[in-house]
Amino acid sequence: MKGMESAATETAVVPTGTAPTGMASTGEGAYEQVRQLIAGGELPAGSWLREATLAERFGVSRTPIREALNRLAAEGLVEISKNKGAQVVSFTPDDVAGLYDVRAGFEPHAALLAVPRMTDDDVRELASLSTRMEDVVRAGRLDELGALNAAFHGVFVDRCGNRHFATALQSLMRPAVVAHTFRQYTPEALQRSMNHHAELVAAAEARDGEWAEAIMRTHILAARNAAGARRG
Amino acid sequence: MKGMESAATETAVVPTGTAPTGMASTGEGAYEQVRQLIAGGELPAGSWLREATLAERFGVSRTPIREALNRLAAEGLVEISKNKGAQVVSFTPDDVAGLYDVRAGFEPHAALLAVPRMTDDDVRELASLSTRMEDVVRAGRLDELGALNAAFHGVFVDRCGNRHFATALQSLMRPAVVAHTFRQYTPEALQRSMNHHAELVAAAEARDGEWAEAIMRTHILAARNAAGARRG
DNA sequence: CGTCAAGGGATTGCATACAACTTGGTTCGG
DNA sequence: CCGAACCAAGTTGTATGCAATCCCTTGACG
Repeated sequence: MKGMESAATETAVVPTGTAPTGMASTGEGAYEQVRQLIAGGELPAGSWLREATLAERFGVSRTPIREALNRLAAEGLVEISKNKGAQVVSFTPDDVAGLYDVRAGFEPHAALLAVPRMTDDDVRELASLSTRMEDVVRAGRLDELGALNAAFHGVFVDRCGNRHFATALQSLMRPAVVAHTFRQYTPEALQRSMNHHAELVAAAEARDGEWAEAIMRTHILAARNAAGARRG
Repeated sequence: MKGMESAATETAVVPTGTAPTGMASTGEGAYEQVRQLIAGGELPAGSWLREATLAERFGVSRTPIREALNRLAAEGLVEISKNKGAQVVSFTPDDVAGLYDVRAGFEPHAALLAVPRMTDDDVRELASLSTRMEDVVRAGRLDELGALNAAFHGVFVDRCGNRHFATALQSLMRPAVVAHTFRQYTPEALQRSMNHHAELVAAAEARDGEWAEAIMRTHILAARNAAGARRG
C-alpha cells in the first residue's frame, strides 16, 4: 500500500563508472559485485563460487558473501549444493528461449497495468534511462547497457500495481538480464531495440497502456531473435 | 540436469504430523519452521520476526535464522527493512486478488507445457496427491490441505520444462499458499476444487496439455472466488 | 590389476563475539 | 508547556573460530 519503505524496489541506478573493485561496501554491495561478475561473463557457467575467495576479493568476510550467494540462488542465477558450494547455472538455449517466451507472455501485461498508474516522475525516469541507453550505445559501452535495460524494464514491473506479480516478474528478469548480452546484437537489432525503448516512453507519456503492451511484446519478441534464441 | 540433488524442487511432502516443535534440525529446518509459523497464522501479518527470539525458540543460532528470513524475503513472505528487522507481509484483498489474476495467467501455461512431458510416475504422483486431498477433506483436516495442494500444483510447475519459469512460478505460489486458506471455502466450493484436481489428473493421464490448461485456468479462477478475493 | 577402505585436505555450516545502526525515553533549553 | 538534542537499550550487520561434511588421494587386499 504505502510505498515508502519498500527497500526492494530500488531501480539500481548505475553510477556510470563500472569499477567492480574499489567502492566495495558490504552486504548489498557484495551481492551486486557477484552478480556483475556473473553477468559480465567473468565467471562462466559452471564456475565454482568459493566463499573464501570471493570474501578476500571484495575485502569482506564470508558472512555477506553467503547471503549474496543465497540470494542469487533464490533468483536462479547460481545453484547451491549442500556442503559442496555454489556454481553459476548454465543457460541452455532452450532455457533462454523459454525465458523470452514467458517474458513475452507477461511483461506486456505488466506494461498494460503499469502505464496508467505512472506518475510524471516515472515517465521522466523512463525517458532518462532511454536517453542514457542511446548515449551508451553511441559510446560503444555495451557493458553498461544491461543494468540500464534492467532498470528500464524494472520501472514497468514495479509500477504494475501488484507486489507479487512484480516479485515474480523480477525473479524472471534477473536471469534474463544475465543471459542477455547485447554484444551479439547486430547494429540493426540494437537500433531497433533502442527505438522500442523510445516508443515505450512515448506510450507511457500518452498513458496508453494498450500501446505500451503492444510495443513491449514486440520488443521482447525482437530481443528473442536478436539474442539468437530459438524455440526448443 | 541430473535431478537428484535439487534441493529447491522438492515437493514438500508433509508427514501427516504437523508438530512444529520437536524435530528442529538446522538451516533448512529453520526455514520450514518459520514458514509454517507464518502459514499457520501463529505469526499474523505485520508481526516482527526477531532473530534472537526465533533462534532461541528453535534451539539454533541466529545464523540459520537469518538465512531463513532472507529466503522468505526473496519469496515475498516477509519484508526486511535494513537494520530494523523482518515482518510478515500483509496481504491486502487487492494483493490476494492480484495473486490469483497472475496465477490464472501463468499456471495454465505451465500446465500446457508440463503435461506432455510428464512421466507415468508424475501422473501417479498427481493421482496420489489428489486422492490424499480428498481423504483429508473427508476427515476434516483442512490444515493439511495447503501443503498437499502446493505439492500438487508444484508437479505442474516443476515439469514445465524451463527451470527459470519454474523458479518464477514458485516464487509466485509460495505467498499464494500462505494467503490461501481453505477454511473459508464453502463445502460446495471445496468439492468443486477437489473435482478440478481429479480432472487435472485425468487430463494428465490423457497427456492432453490443452485440456489441462483449460481446467487449470478454471480451477484458479474458481479459487479466486472461493477465497473471497474480488478484483480491485 | 581392479576394487574398496581409510586418511588428508579443503570447503561449507553453524555458533559466538563484536560493531554499527535505529529507536524510545529522558533531559535540557526556549 | 513544548520542542530538540542526547543518552541508553535493543536489534541487526559483520567478523571470526570451530565442527561437520565431502571429495580426492593413497594404500592395502582380493
